[in-house]
Amino acid sequence: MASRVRIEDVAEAAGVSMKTVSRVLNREPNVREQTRERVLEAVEKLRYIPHISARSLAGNRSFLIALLYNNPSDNYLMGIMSGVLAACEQQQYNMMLGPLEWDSRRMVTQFDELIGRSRPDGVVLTPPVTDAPALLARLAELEIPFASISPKIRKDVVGVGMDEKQAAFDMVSHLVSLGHRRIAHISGHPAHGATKWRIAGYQQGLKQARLEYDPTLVVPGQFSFDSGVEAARALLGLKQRPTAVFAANDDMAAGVVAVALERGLRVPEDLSVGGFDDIPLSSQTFPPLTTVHQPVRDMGRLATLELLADIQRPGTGRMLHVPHTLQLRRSTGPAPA
Amino acid sequence: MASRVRIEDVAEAAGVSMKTVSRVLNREPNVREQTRERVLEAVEKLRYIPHISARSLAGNRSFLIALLYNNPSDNYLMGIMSGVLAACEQQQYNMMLGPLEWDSRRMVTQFDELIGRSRPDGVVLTPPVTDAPALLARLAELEIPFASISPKIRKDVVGVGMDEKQAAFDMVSHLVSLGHRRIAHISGHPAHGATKWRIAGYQQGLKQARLEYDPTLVVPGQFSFDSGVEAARALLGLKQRPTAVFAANDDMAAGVVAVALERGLRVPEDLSVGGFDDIPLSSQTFPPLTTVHQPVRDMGRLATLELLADIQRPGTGRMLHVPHTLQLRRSTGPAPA
DNA sequence: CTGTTAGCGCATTCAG
DNA sequence: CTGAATGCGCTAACAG
Repeated sequence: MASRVRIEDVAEAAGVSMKTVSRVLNREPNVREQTRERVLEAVEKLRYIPHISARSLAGNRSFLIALLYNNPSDNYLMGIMSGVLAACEQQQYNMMLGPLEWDSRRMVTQFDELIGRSRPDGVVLTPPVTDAPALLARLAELEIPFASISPKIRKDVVGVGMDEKQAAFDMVSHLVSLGHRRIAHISGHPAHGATKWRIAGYQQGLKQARLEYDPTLVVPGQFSFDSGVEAARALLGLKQRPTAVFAANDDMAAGVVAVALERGLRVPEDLSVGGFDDIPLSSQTFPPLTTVHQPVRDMGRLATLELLADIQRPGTGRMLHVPHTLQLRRSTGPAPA
Repeated sequence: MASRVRIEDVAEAAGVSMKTVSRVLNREPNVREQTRERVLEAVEKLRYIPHISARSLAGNRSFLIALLYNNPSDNYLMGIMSGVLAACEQQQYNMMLGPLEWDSRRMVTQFDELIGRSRPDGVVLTPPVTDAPALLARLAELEIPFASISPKIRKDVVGVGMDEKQAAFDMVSHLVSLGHRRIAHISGHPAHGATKWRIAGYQQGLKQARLEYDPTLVVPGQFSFDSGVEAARALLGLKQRPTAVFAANDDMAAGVVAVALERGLRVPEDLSVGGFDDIPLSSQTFPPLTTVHQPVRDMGRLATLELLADIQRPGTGRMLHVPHTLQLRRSTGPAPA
């Protein structure tokens, strides 16, 4: 078995008491630098690794962060997860997963079970659960610290977000600069905070270019490939077809491309298509998609770091903002003459 | 705070000793059915939830299963993960993640750290780490129970696998039935156990159809989109072009489609393309891919169930086999005249 | 079939 | 700045 070494052994080896070792390990004050070093040496030599269950039990905390999600995009989630894991590892925390159903009653039930069983010290919320009122209420009730990723409202919340509106604006500006004047938008799932920001950015982009806002060019989607297909059918069936479509995520953009190709339209010669998220698919279809790249892994990592800070010193956690970049690929091109 | 209720409170409420409650909760024998029910009632009424850290500490087990991986496919992983989670939940276990680097020295180091910190009671191995000799050796050395998903060698191993060879054979037979006679294969990453099985199935498929095996039609890939692109370039550059390509996974198949479309070839009219895995991408490109579907979530779930059985009663875990299905979509069609 | 007694390995009082 | 005692909530032996 791994490490039968206990804190007691380390204490003996270093010629100090258990408590002193504990102090050093937990970075508590009141340890002379010299003893501190002796202890660390002993730890090193004996290859001591603290027993996490014992720490939890005695210290009344679990060293566990739960990642809550209800998100159809595997790639997005894996990115976030990878970041959360990295942050946890760095601080000797563990991560656990909390897949939640979307129905708000069941969501809360599942959440309660998760909390009951594993008692995480804090949770990271990913969209769309970030904005689920019932969950947020329960979190407040239980006084569980949390960090939100891309929440709809960012005031007084710890977490990380991106300037969604600006990103959408950038995409539209890009299309405008290519000469497009009939630019459609397929919006996202209405429950996602991002959806309204992306619409706002779209509108602002039009305004900036002095293009008239045409409601028939804005079709609601659900962030799924199928909803993109459906929206594209509507859009491409219009008497006055758009020459460019900005979809609120890549899955829907892929749906648009599929419909276009199926109808014999060339992308981007006949139709330009822009997406959002930069999922792997974007670079693995023909043509590869122009999209907005967000640093997903960093978002997971930073949100977790802020959460951990807030757990360790309440009130310390902040709302961070990360930069986006417009990833130009081949699905967008000059507007047809 | 959630549940300040302790086992002691339950014992008192039920009029029995702590130990009896413990027995009931752990499904140990030697409890009269009647007392058993009294205890369960008390548990229910008090909404008692055992404290996992205390259980771990006292019982010298962590109720933790680690999922080890080094796999580029987010979708595959999320599927497996979802299954592992489901199995864990059902048995009151928790899951943790162990992303590993591929370099065998670092892999083992990372593994050791993971084990040291969280002391899982067992681990689930996903390809390609399933077949990493250094890791397997360490696992044996530490005597940690494990389950393997799709390992290269299945004898005397607990886990779950699929008949990869048969699946590849089925795909080739499908292409043959469409009239194809020049069928190429892009093989997978050489370290994956599946790779050789899929090649074997491909060869057997040709043999069955009395088609000559032509080594120039077999190009090595890496399971990545880019390697698929590269292989496709080679294949489509041949003087005697194949009319069908069977790629060992969907990412590479997507690469083949992209190259074909780029060159103005129609899929499937000019070139049929078959994949493997049935990732979401397969149904989200144009044209949607004909591929082999494997029940990934079930594989994760079953492997974990077998692992848990083996942990609870050593020697009980088995190697299970799950069925595959050929998912026919539009990337395959009759061979051109 | 059931209860009692001791720890599991650590952090947390509170003294020095 | 450091140490000795106490208990976190549960299970494992051993009694009965």
